[in-house]
Amino acid sequence: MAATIYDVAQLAGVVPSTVSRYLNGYGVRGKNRLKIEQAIETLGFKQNLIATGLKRSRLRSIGVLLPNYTIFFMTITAQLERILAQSNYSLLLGNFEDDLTLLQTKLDFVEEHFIDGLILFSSGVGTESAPRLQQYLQKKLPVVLVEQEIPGISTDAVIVDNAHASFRAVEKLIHENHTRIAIVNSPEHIYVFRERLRGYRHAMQTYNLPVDERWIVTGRFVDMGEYAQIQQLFDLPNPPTAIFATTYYATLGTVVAAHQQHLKIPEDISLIGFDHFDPIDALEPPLSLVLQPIEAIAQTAADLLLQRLDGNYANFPQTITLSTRMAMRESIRKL
Amino acid sequence: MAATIYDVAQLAGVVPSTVSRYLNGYGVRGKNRLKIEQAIETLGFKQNLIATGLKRSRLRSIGVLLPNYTIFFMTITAQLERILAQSNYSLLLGNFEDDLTLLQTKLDFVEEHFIDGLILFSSGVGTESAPRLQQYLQKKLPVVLVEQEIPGISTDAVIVDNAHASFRAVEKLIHENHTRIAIVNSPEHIYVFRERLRGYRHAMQTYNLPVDERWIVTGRFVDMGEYAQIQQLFDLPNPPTAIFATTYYATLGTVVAAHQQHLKIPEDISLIGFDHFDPIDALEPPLSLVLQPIEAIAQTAADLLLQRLDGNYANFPQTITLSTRMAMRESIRKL
DNA sequence: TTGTATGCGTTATCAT
DNA sequence: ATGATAACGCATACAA
Repeated sequence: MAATIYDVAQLAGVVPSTVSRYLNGYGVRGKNRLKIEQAIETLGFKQNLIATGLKRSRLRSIGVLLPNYTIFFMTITAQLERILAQSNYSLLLGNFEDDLTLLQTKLDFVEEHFIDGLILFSSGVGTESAPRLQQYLQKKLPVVLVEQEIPGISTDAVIVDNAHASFRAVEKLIHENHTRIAIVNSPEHIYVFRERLRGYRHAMQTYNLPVDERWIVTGRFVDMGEYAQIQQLFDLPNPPTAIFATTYYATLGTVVAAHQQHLKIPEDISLIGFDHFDPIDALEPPLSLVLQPIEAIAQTAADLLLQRLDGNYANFPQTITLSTRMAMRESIRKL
Repeated sequence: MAATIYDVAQLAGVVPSTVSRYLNGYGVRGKNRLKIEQAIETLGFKQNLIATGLKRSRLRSIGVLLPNYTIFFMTITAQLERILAQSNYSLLLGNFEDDLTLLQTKLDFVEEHFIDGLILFSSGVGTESAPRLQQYLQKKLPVVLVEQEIPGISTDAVIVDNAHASFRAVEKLIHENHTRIAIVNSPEHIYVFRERLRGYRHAMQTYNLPVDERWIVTGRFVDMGEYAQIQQLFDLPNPPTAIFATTYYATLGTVVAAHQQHLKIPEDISLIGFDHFDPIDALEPPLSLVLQPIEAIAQTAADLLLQRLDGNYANFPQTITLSTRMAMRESIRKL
C-alpha cells in the first residue's frame, strides 16, 4: 500500500489536514514543515491523484484531440507532452479520424475523464461543434484551438498565417517568371485550405495573372487513386509550368503524379510544397517548401492553456497568429 | 452538476447501493431494474470515473509507452485506441523518446496515474528496465510487450518474426541472382535489428555467399548526415548489387543515398525495404518491401491485455509471433 | 497556524 | 434482493 497523508501526518506528528495544507502551498509553521518534508521523504509519499481528483473533479490532465495521428500533429503532440508534463499534466489523446461525429464522441469521452483543459486541433471542425465546445467554456474548462478558429465560439486559438504563406509561395514562383501556376489544395470546407487558396488567388491577382479554374485541384491525396486529378493538369492544352502544393500529402502526391507522367522536377514542372518531415528528404530533387513553425505552435498553445488554467483570463479570447518561413531548395526552375 | 447515483436512487425510489449493484451487474429485482434504467435515462446519469477509481485504485486506462511518435507506432496506437475504447478503456500515451532513463520516468508516471495495464513498445528496452516491470507484475498490473521480449521478465509479448522476414527478403534477392548483397540496418543492441541481421547472415550462409563485413551498414538514418555511410557502399571496389534496408528510415535513406550518387533503382542498384507508409508511394520506382502486420499486432496486443484484465491468466506468459509478408514491386532487377 | 468534522461519488460489508 | 453504513484519500469550512 502506498503511503497516505495519514501516514505522513502520523510520522510527522501533525494532523492530516496540516499535511494537506502543506501540499497545497498554504502556510505551515517552519518546524512542522520540516517534519512533514522529512516524513514525505522517508515514506516516499506521493499524492493520490484520484483522491484529489474526487475533490476537484479534475484529474490534472489535458485532452488533446487530433483529426488523425499523422506526423504533423504527432510532432506537435510530442512537444505538448514534454511541456505540459513539466507542470504535471498528463495528456489524454483522442483521434477523431477526420470524422466530426467521432469528434463529438471524443469530446464527451475526454470530458467524462475530468480533463482540466482541452487542446483541439480543429482542422475541418466547424460550427456543428460549437455548441458542445460552448458547454466546455461554460464549465470553465479552458479550450485552445489549434489550426483554425471556429465561428460562433470565442476562445483562444493558435493559427498560422496561411493566406500570407500562400501568397509568398506563389509570389516566389512568379518572381521566377512563372505565370501559369496551379494549386494542389485540400477541401475548402476546411478553413486552413480556404485560406491557402485565398492567398494563391490574391497573389495571382496582385500580379495580374489570370487563373484558369482547371488549375485548382482539390483532394486529400492520401490514396494512390487521387493522383489522377493532378495528372490532368499536365494534360491541359497549355499546362501550368509550376505547382503550389498546400499540404504535405499534396506535395508528395504531386511528386508521384509527375513521376508517373515522366515529368522531371524542376526541368518540366516547378514545385513548391508545404511542410517538411523526414521522408521528404528522400525525394529528388530537394524540394522548396513552406515550413510551419511546429515548435512555436506547441509552445504557444501550451502557454496559452497553462495561463488559463492558472485562472489568468487576461485578453480572453486571444488568437495568436504565427508565421511560416520558406526553405528554398531545388524544385523551382527560373523561366 | 452531473447526476449521481443518489439522484438516480431517489428518482427510482430505491437506495443508492441498489443502483450501484445494478451498475455492477448484480441481481436487481425486475421492477427496480426498470425504474433505475428509466431514472438513468432521464437524468443522463454517467458513472463518475474518479469515484469508482478511488475505490478500485484504477482509472480504467491503459498506459501505452512508445519509443517515439513515428508513423509505425502511431498507426498501431490508433488501432489500439479504437479497440480498447470499445471496452471503455482510455489510453495514457507516453513517448520515451528512445531514452531508457526517460522510460523509467514514464513508467512511474503512468503507474501514478492508476492505469489498469501497460502496453510497452519495447524496442531497445533491455534488462535495465526489468526490475521496474517486475514491480508492475507483482502488483497484478498486466504488461504486454510489443516488438521484443525483455530478458529477465516473463510476461506476454507480441513480436514479429524478424529473422525469418529478413531471410526471405535476402533470399528473394538471391533468387534474382544477386550475390553481393548489403544490409542497411539499425543498431544491434536493439533486439529487432539483431534478429534482422541474423536473418540476413543466415540467408547468405545458406546459399554459400560470402559476406563482406563492409556491406553491413548501421545507423538510424533520421538525419541527413548519416546517408554518407550508405554511400560508401557504392564506392567499394566491388560494390554490392543489391541492398536490404531493414527499417522504414533505412529504406528512405538508401533511396536518398542512391539519388545523391546518381544511381538508378533498380538499374544500378536493387533494393528491398521495410515497412510501407504513404510517403513511400511518392518514390520512384515503386519499392519492393517487407510488410509488418500492423493491424494484427494491435489486435493481438489488445486481445492479450484484455484477457489478462479479465483475470484470465491461461498460458501466461505467452509470446505470440506474427509473420510478415512481402510486396514485390519494381525496385529489384534480375541479374 | 492548527485541529475537527464533513463531504466528494462510489463500492463493499454487514444486516435485514 | 435490499437497506444502512463505513471506507477509499484528500481538501476545506469552521472553530479554536
